[in-house]
Amino acid sequence: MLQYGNMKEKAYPFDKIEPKWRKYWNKNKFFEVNVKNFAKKYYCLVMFPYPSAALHVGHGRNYIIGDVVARYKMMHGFNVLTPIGWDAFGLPAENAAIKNNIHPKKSTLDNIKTMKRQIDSWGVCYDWPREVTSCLPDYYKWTQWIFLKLLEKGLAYKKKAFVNWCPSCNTTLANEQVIDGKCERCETPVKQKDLEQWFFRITDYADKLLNDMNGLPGWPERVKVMQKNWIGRSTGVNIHFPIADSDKMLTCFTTRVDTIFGATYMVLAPEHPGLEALIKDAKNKSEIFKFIEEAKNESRIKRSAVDAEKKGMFTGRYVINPVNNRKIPLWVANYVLMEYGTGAVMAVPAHDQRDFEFAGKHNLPIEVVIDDPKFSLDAEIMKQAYVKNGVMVNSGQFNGMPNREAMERIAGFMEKEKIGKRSVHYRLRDWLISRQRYWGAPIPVIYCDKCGVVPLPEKALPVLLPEKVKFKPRGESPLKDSKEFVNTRCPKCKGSAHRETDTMDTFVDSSWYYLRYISPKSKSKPFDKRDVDKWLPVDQYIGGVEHAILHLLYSRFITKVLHDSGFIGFDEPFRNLFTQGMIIKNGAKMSKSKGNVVSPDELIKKYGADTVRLYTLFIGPPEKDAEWSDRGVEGAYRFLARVWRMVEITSNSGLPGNDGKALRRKTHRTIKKVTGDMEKGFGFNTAIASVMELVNEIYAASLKKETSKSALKEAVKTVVLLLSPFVPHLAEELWGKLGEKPSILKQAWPSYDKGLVVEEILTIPIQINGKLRSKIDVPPGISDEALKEKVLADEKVKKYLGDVTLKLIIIPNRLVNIVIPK
RNA sequence: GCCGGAGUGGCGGAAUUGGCAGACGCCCAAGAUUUAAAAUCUUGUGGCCCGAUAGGGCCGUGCCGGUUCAAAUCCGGCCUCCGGCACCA
Repeated sequence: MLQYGNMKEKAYPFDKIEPKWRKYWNKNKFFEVNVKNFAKKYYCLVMFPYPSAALHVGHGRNYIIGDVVARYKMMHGFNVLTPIGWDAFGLPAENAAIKNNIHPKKSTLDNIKTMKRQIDSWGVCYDWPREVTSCLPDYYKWTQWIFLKLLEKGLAYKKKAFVNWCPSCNTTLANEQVIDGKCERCETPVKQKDLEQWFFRITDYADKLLNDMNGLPGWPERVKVMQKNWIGRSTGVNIHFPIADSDKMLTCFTTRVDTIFGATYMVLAPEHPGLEALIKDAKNKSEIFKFIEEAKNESRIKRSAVDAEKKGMFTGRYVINPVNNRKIPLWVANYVLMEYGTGAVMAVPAHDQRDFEFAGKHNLPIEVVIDDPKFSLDAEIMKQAYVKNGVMVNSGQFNGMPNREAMERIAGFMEKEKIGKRSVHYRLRDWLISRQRYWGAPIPVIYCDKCGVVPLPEKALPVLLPEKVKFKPRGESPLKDSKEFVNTRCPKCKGSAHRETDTMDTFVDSSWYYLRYISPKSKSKPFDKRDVDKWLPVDQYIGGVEHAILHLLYSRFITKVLHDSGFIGFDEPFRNLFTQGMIIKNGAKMSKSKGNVVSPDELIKKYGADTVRLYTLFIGPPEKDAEWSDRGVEGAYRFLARVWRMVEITSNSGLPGNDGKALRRKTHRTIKKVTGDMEKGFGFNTAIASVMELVNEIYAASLKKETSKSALKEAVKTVVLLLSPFVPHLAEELWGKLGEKPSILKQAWPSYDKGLVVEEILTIPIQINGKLRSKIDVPPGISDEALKEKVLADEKVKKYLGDVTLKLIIIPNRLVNIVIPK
């Protein structure tokens, strides 16, 4: 076993050098940027943390990656903006505060202190004077301002609706915060509650949010796909069905208008608003009502489960299929959702599996209208719906057409005859932003008996969150208790009024913070348009994939709204996005409850920050999840100690007679490899591996004295420069030891000599029938003829070659394959 | 069910316009050093087999097939795992 931890002496004095350099960077303000200087700007942003508890090494991955990118860009002469802040409002902080009986403001600010210390101890540097804290009035004033801007635009509205309610958190939730029918925070099954709530009209931007992803090549495919799924665009036709014995219509949405001739019944959602009037004269009215009430009261998870029982009932009414005037029965069923489409569905049992099952159970007719080109379908003996493409049958004038073509024709026909209209529907719902909780930004409107809902004027902002409140949640906003807060005057008529007591979803706070960093101190506006337009979009955004939908979709939405209102000149906030993988311990995500949290504090004490950084970067491709290994950390430490000793070992090595070319080649190839890995993006693990190779070579050359002094010096300096974004403290210290002036941050990234990266002698593998049989050394650029001669003269090759005609495949500078015909 | 990603030694992982599979690190073993150990330095390290050694052979990138002089990589058909969506009409 390795005994580093018990040693009296450290393998290298990281405990001395690390605090020294952190102080130095801080004092010299290397990470503080002047936003007016945007000539060669680079905005490097990490998702701002939630100050709920101490950080673990998994969190560190995010900050370390960001720090490496910032330092690397700085060495390329970029003016790098790398800010940080705190997503400080919200449930976890509040819940912890309740549990420990401490005011959330205090616990949040305490947590921030701890996290600041930890971030600093990693050697991760930020532009600290730009720090923002979303729970402080100078920030949330502008969150409230954004709400007012949306309200002005008609993009914030209040409506009574069935909303997601978490009985444990005692608040409503946005659709995006409900995962498998459960609260994303506490996993309590979510209930439906009929409440009047504030929404943001994100659905107005559904198309833009979807289409504009085409302009984001710097985003990971998986994130774009997730957003695409979430938005859930489907195109089809809204078809109007006249109701029999009535002058009214029912409209349904379908994506399969080609199956319209096979519609043999129609089904309404239990919540359908027209339902009550339709059944008021039914004989079994009370029975139908009972069914509807039961269906409505079914829990959402139960009702939306794929294998849930499909229950339905005939309403006694009929509708007319507008393409063939056939009278078809109207049903109500639990599987039709009011939230999607029109809440009415045309049922085509022959070509929809769900309808097929329902028709079978309730004895409804099945009519084939798309035939299988391979063998004719027969409704009598079908075992399942035919959902593939085929040829139109029983469909009047459209018979004989391929169904895909008929789809377009029928849609056109319906629009001409005014019986239907092409239509687009989305899965995306409007964003519910009201929360019945204490720890959030108050919604800046008041209710006046005379004037109704009145938005507060900008000069009345911020609406301060009162501090002396019993903040324990109980189903209504705790702010209702504060008479001082609630009772106010109407800004319009000056009459008595009361304030909105709900607070905003935390995701509103985090949907615009990247703009505030540009003008964090501005008292007169949320941000300076000129500066923001220079610095955004963010050049590189880095964060966890868990925000693929929530935060990233909301931020894009808010950016688009601000753009359309003329407040900013760009409509996508993040040009490049990198989502790092999770760090796993013992096969599971690190969490307090599982007891597998690896704290950076002890590790940094034992091995130093540079070791923790290096291991975090070397653990694997940063976009993938990775298992934390204590052995791996020791390996990283051993390597850094080896680099430390390298400077001593090489200082008096090298032979005057040696030209050092071999080492110089390796040095320059390493510069090329590391630069390539960094430029292609986030290839830290392979970049570090290639520096390790160079270090191994330096040791070998130095110990055998098979190189020159100058080549060694160049190699050693290169190692220090290439490692400096990864292990900045060690790099600064060694840079000084090599007789150079600090800071290494001000050094240019090394460039390589093209002449030195090409090989002097190439080792060419020789295959015979695709199997490796020999290798020969040749000069690069050797002619095919000369190469062939050399290959055929090779002893090993000769063994395999009989007296046969053969063919040589020559891939210049790479490989030779000899083909012997069988 | 639909969509996206992945599957390579004992382990983390390298290698992609098809061209030496296993870089680098971990683990493990041996040697040097040491009174001894740790640390350090050096060497070895995919599996099976032939060989005293030098050396050589066969197999091998989830599975089955195909294309090709040549496949981890391309094509067809599967399997497994991870993630997203899903009674969405």
